[in-house]
Amino acid sequence: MHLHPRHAWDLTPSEAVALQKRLRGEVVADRAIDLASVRLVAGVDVSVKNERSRAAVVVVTFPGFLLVETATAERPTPFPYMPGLLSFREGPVLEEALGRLKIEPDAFLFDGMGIAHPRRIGIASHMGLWLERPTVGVGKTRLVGTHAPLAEGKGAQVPLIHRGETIGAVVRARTGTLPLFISPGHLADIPSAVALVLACTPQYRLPEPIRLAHRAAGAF
DNA sequence: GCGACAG
DNA sequence: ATCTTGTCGC
Repeated sequence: MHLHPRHAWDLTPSEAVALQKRLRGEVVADRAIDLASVRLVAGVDVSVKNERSRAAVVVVTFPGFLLVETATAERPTPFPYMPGLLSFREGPVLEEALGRLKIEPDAFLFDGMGIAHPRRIGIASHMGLWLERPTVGVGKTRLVGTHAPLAEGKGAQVPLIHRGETIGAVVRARTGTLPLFISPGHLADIPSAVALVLACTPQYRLPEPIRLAHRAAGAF
C-alpha cells in the first residue's frame, strides 16, 4: 500500500497533542464513502504481548469477506497506553504493516476511534492521513461524548455528541450484543461509516475484517 | 482539584 | 490491551 507519512512518531505527549491540533484540520469527515464502488475492505488491529506490539492488516472481498491478503509487523511497544494518544503508540507498527500491503483496499476499518476523539483525530483519522483512502473508527467502548439510551434490536443507533458536535454514532450491530462506537476516520462521513460497518457485520459483534485482523495480530 | 479515560 | 474458571442466560 502506498503511504503518505506526515511526521515522525517519537514525540513527547505535549508535542503529540500540539501535532494533533495541527493535523485535525486536514481530516475530511463529511464525505460519504461510495459503498457501491467498494470491492476490498481492510481490517486493522494491534495486539500487545511482552512489550512487543504486533500489527495485522487483513484484506477481504466486499461483500463476501473472502481473505485476499494479510500483512503484519512487529516492534517493541514504544510507551504505555495514554487516552487520546493511542495513535502515537500504535502508529509506528501500523505504518510498517500497512506499507507491506501489496493490494490497495477501498476502505479501512480500525479498532479504535475516528473523529470521536477529544481533538477529533483518533487513530482511524490519523492513519487515514497516511493512507489517503476512506477509513472508519470502530470502538468497543466510549472515549468521549454522550448519547441517548439505545434500543435493543439490530441496527439501533443514536448520535454520539461531544461539546455540541455530533462526532459519530453508537450502533448495535447485532441483537443482544454491546453497541459499537462508530465514527468517520478520514474521507468518510457518519452515515456511510455506519452503513459500511453494518454491512461488514453479518454474524458477530465486530465487523468481519476487524475480527480477522484481531486473530492475525495474535489476540484471542 | 476531581473524575473520565479508544487500546 | 492483557491477566483468566466457571458460570449465567438464550
